[in-house]
Amino acid sequence: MATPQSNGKRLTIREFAQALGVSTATVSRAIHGRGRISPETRARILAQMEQLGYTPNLHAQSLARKRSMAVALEYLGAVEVLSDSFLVELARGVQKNLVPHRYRLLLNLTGDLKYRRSVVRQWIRAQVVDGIVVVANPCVDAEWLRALAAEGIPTVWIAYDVPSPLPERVAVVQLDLSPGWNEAIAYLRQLGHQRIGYLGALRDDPALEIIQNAAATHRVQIEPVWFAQGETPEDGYQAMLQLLRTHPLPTALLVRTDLMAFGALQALQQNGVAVPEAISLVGHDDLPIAQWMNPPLSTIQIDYTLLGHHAVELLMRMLNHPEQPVASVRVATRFIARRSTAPVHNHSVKEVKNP
Amino acid sequence: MATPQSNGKRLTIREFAQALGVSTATVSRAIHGRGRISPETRARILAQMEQLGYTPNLHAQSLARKRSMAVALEYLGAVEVLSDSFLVELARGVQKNLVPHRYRLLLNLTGDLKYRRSVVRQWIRAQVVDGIVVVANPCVDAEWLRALAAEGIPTVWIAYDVPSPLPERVAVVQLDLSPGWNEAIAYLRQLGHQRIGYLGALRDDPALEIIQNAAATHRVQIEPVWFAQGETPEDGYQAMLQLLRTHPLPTALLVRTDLMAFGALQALQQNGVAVPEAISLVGHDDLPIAQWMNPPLSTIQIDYTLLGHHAVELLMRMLNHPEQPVASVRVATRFIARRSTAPVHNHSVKEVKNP
DNA sequence: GGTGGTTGCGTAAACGCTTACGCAGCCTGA
DNA sequence: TCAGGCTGCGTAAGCGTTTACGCAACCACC
Repeated sequence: MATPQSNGKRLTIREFAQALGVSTATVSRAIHGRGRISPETRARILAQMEQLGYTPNLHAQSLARKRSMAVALEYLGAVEVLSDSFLVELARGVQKNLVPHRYRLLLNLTGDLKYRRSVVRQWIRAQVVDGIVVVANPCVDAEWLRALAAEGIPTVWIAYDVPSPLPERVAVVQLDLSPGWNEAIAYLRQLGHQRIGYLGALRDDPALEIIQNAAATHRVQIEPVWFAQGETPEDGYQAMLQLLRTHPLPTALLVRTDLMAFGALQALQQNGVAVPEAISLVGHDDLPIAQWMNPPLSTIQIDYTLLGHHAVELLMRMLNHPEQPVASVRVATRFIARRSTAPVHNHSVKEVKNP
Repeated sequence: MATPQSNGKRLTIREFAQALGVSTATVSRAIHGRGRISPETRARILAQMEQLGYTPNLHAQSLARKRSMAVALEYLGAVEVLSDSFLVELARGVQKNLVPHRYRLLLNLTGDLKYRRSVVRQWIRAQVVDGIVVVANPCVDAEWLRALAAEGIPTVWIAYDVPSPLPERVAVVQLDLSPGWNEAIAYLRQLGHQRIGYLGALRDDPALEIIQNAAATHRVQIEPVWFAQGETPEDGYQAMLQLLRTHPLPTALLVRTDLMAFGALQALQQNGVAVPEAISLVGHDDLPIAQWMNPPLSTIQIDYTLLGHHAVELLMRMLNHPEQPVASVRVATRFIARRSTAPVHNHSVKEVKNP
């Protein structure tokens, strides 16, 4: 475990260069492999770096190169929900893809939306980040997104819908919700469901339209359409209780997020409605919790790693080739069948094999 | 929403000073409120900062002041578990308390333990952080902790047990597990439980001894003592299945973490063992998920904010007063009774009021 | 009205790195 | 043999801050 020279002493490039009898420029060239340097010198310097434990000071580097090698992740949701699996999954997806580019991810987990936004803006202005990834909701947060874009920093939105025209220096990774909901409805249709409900959070969420289109394709009715107050399990729980009281139950229910589905599931079970025997349940996001529900939740999966991959690639392109036009890409969702979905009104189901 | 001068143009201190007809030194003094500067000049400069949108470059600041204003959080657990609520809660607790000190938190969510450790070491060596908070397990990770301490950077361990002597420049926030387990056992005892099981993860976890001491005090038997393979819900699920097969059930079970308890709960329910009617369940950590289980899980609460508060205070003291001896503090856990605990063998419980 | 202290501010030297530029020394080809 | 080009490296001027130091201007006091 002991690394050479893991004592607290930090060398500067000058001291290090002097110790090797070369100039600081040569050391710098060796480190970055840029500029004219003989392979032998380079190898020798790299070896001695390891040996003497020299590591360049990142602030000095950033200052000299006018690059921070850091990217911020800005998130529009509430950050207090179940440790916010969605944000964490996404952060993981982005961070993983930043590693090969030697970039760091900055992430603020605390405070309310307003505070977190001010922090990100601070980071931008203090030039502590070179770019930002925003989990955006263009149809809801239009004005904040415009203000952010005005900061003039390379930006990638991870968004459901993409407004046009896009602001300057903004690229979009569009999360395409259609495939997932489509597959889900097709699957339910195949299980014999004719009347499928929807439990949403935001009323102007583009998801509903997508779902209704999919339903039309498969000649299924979306009924009832119902909205919770928010996206937490509590919201899902309360909404489900209400729904149970006021509407005849559909045979299957699409829930906007896994967290809401988690709450909804409990409301159902506490009221003696068996899942999936009496009603099939489908979530969205495929958060880790989905597979741990009882029964494990059929849901719509988001490929967080792919999302992160595209976000990072777009950002890096903007950083390294500012002259090129910004591009946008789409990432499709897909349906994952687990045990919360079953053939309609099949009361004798015991152990459905996981498809 | 539009902030003055939110165009992408960033000023340097020189440009800004020139625009105001003062020197850069004066601007710097105005910003930091240090040194000799007239209140009027200061006010004028601060107002113009707002106006012209000048923000100091953080890298230049760090370089000049030899302070990064950032702290890293290093975590010894697996980071893939249910979005790692524990880590997120803790990070939140630390970050929240860093804000008043104008410090940032750096956090790596990706990669395995070895990779994450190398990243933290990089940060230290590149002087990108001034100090670190390590969620430590001194009795397990002794050698890595020693290696880390050898980096000679102010360090705070958040740990269950505190070895002595401590390495140089290391302070400890000790999470005292006794009060929580003690209260839990007292509570169960009061409900009539005589035989209480334990489901742990690590065998050399100090928790077990603490529990057994508490049990002795309350004249209760800890039996059976059982270990899962790890700390995930899956591990808890599998362990519970095994336990059901091989042992007579205790009337109450203490589970080392909420996540394991989540899995264990499902194993029980799937096998027709009612919680809390047939067996009472107690978790640990009070993660957000605990209150969303069905029934809501009685558990032992950790005050993450307080933990973070002490960690940050200790760190700031080491940073600002290196000459003072490092201190250590203890933070107690406490038991939270929810609905997964009930009087022993009371089969007719319908709706236990939340105490 | 000179002395000594204070106040408010500017000058310039760091901080640790990158990189444009320049200069030897070498190779190549006429 | 020498021009011209290339190679490998050093010199030094930045990057945008902070801060030690110095210097006027002012005050108060004898």
